[in-house]
Formats: sequence, C-alpha cells, structure tokens
Amino acid sequence: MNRPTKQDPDRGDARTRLLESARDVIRTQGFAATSVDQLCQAAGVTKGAFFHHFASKEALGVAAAQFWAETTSELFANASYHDHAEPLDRVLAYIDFRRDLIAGELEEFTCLIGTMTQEAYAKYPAIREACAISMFGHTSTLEPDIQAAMEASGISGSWTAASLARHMQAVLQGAFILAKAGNDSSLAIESVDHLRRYVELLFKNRPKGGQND
Amino acid sequence: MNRPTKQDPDRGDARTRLLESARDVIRTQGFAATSVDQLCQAAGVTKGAFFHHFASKEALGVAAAQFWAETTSELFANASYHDHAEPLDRVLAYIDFRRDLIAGELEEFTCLIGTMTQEAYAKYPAIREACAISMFGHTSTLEPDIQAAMEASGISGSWTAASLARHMQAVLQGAFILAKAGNDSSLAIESVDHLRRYVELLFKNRPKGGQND
DNA sequence: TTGTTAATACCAACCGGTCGGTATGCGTGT
DNA sequence: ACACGCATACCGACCGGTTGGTATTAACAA
Repeated sequence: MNRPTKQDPDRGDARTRLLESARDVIRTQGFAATSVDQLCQAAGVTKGAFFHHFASKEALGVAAAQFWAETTSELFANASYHDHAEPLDRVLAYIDFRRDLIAGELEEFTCLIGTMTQEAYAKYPAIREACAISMFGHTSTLEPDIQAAMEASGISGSWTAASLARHMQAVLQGAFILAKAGNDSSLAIESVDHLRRYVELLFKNRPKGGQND
Repeated sequence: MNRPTKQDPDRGDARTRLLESARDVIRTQGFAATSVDQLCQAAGVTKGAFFHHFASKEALGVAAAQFWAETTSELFANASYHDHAEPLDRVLAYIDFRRDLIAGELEEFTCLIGTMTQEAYAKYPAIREACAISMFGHTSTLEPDIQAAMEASGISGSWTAASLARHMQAVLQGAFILAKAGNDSSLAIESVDHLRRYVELLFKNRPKGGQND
C-alpha cells in the first residue's frame, strides 16, 4: 500500500483501485445503478477515501472515462496492427484486432465509454464530454491510415477518412449492444465481419483515380 | 380521463400514460436513473396507480419494452419503404426511412431498447429478454427483403440475410451512441450513409451467380 | 540527526433525503 | 352490492455526501 510522494502527487493507491473497480462495475451495471458504497466495497476502501479523491460521483465518472482513454490508447498504441507496410492493411488489421478482442465474457470486452454515454449524455454533461473526448480521440488515431489508404487507392468519394473512422466506432458500439441484448458475443463478431467486408469493398472496387461514389 | 371498462380490461388510461412517460423519460435518463416517483409525476398519476398496474419497477421496464415493440412495429409496417417492386430497393428504402427518422432532438429519435439493454443486460434479465425480443423481432422483418435481394442478385456469400439485418440494427444503435457522445445527430446520419453504401456495394459488384466473398 | 510543522491519505460514523414498495381507504361503474 | 381503479399515507433501506479525526509523509530548521 504505497503512498504517493510529492514527486508523484496524485495517483494514490486507493484512487487507482477505485478507478479499476469503477471500470469493471460500471461496465456491467451502468453508472446510475452503481452506488458509491458498492464502488468502495469493490475497491476495498472506505467512503471517506472515495470523496477524498473525487469531489462527487460525477467526478469519478469523468475520471473513469479519462482512465479508460489512457489505458486503451496505450493498448492500441502497442498493438501490432501498425506493423503493415500498406495503409489499407493497417486498417484491416485494426478491424481484425478489434474482432479478436471480442472474446470471453461481455463485461470483459464491451466499452465503458459507450455504456456511460447512454446514461450520462443528458444528465451528466461533464461525463458526456469526457466520453466524447475518449471516443473521438480514439477514432482520430485511425484517420491517418484511412487517409493514406484513400490516397494510395486514388479514392476521393463523398465520404471522409474521419467519417469512416467514426463509422467503424459506431459499428463496434452497436455490435456490443446487440451482443448484450442477445447475450451472445458472436452477434458482435458478426457485425465486425460485415464492417471488414465494407472496408474491403470500399477500397477494392475503386475507379482508378476517379470519383468513387 | 376515461377509465377502462371490463370489455377493455388492460390499457387503462393511467397505464398507457405511464408507458408513454417511461418511453420518454427512460430514453433520456436511462432506466436506473429514473425513479418511480418521477415516472408518476410525468404521467400525472400517483404511486398507488403505478403499483396497481405494474408489480415492480422491473415489470414496468418489461412492459415499456413490449410497448415500444408494439408501437414501432406498427410504424414500420405502415411505412412506405415496402412499396418498391425490387427487393433491393425495399432494403435501401428502409435505410433511407431510418435515416429520415433521425431528425430533431436526440430524445425523439434514439432507441429505448438500446438504452435499456445496456443497463439491464446483467441486472434485470427479464428486461434484457424483452429488449432482445423487440430488437431481433424487428430485424427479422427485414430478412425476407434481404433474402429476396440476395436471390435476385444470385448472391450466396459467407453472410446471411439474418446477419445483415442484425448488422443494420447494430449500425443504427452505434450511430445513436455516437450522436449522444458528440451531441450531434449528424454523426448518426453519417453512419447510416456508410451503411447504405455498404448495402449498395454488396449487391452492385456481385459476381453473376457465383460466390461473393 | 532530530524536532516541528504542514500537508496528504485515509477512516468510521453519521446526515438529511430519496429510494422502491406496501397497506389501506374511497369513489365510481356495473 | 361489490369489484375495480386509483389516491393517500407511510415504511425500512439505501442513497450521495459530510463530518471530525488519525496515521503517514515531506520539508525545513536547529
């Protein structure tokens, strides 16, 4: 149980454990259905510690979204889908990577951001904002590869690299919802497969150097 | 304020108003964040009336999902996208219809089922089940047109009509989440446009009578 | 090295208020 | 007469948040 130092001011042990617990519990139960007491029990800390680190339950939601953004961006930055020479291959490898992540229990692969967004967008604007930053921050990392693939294929259609990146995110989010509704992870994989086919079709049947749409 | 009669046993005035209020309030705030008192106030009834019609808050969630399924299936059954000779045109017209529904405020076009599924899938199995019936009940209505379009185009790929119908639903659900995160309905429209392009590409560049994938 | 001060991390008990749910009474249509 | 639809009043449990306080550490002076 190491304490933070002046060189590392924030980031106490209790704080991290609370954020990890928040990620796991909120992902399964949702934000509103999760009580502060439940979070404290899961993290093994007291309520006093909770409100020492977070001004409110909403503030924890914001911090959890940021924590999610940090940890997942690290995961994607270190992933091997970047190791392809062709930009289109990197995009397709990203989709394969996301597909492979869909394994095991629902609580382990679904997205905290998507779950919180639905509950928070009207009631907790600060959480919605943090979710937006996390979500669109991630999609923006996909844009360079998509853009390069478009240029390599001579595509200049009515859609942009940014919009395709966001659409890929939308498919994943929707896939998670269907998996939850049907309680079957293969429903999510199914949609990711359709997404991969879409990207393949987009870049395969291009008119050389012309308008695509 | 007409009361229900013995000839018209269910569907009392208070019950319907509660279900309509549940649809509107839960869609914006989520299920867990919505209190029974709030529902009663929105419907203009007392708590006694609430628990007269619904055994519990969870039972209201189930009834709200069924109510949603009834009203939306009526909307889709009467829509004009069925009035096309070619099955592929009916599928594309369905997508256009869904696209046109995305207008106005978020609370008016987003999906109650998708919202409730995220919160209920682990904590309220009965609600999850009701959401699954509503969601996949709707996607199954799309299958005949997709199947007919596949046969008309001689497509027999690695995907099925049912899976494409579910993928269309996934895109819509994900599009709603992105719209909520970015607080911008055009983010949803953008994804629906990608979905339309996918369906067009699927059926346009077919090998005549051969394997498509 | 040691004593002092200040800041931080954390705890246990508790607060007013709200939660989902219940018990019961009462007016109305049949 | 009486079943039904709903209102009023109320309950114990739990909610998010606050309180006063303690243990640990860093910073600095002697």
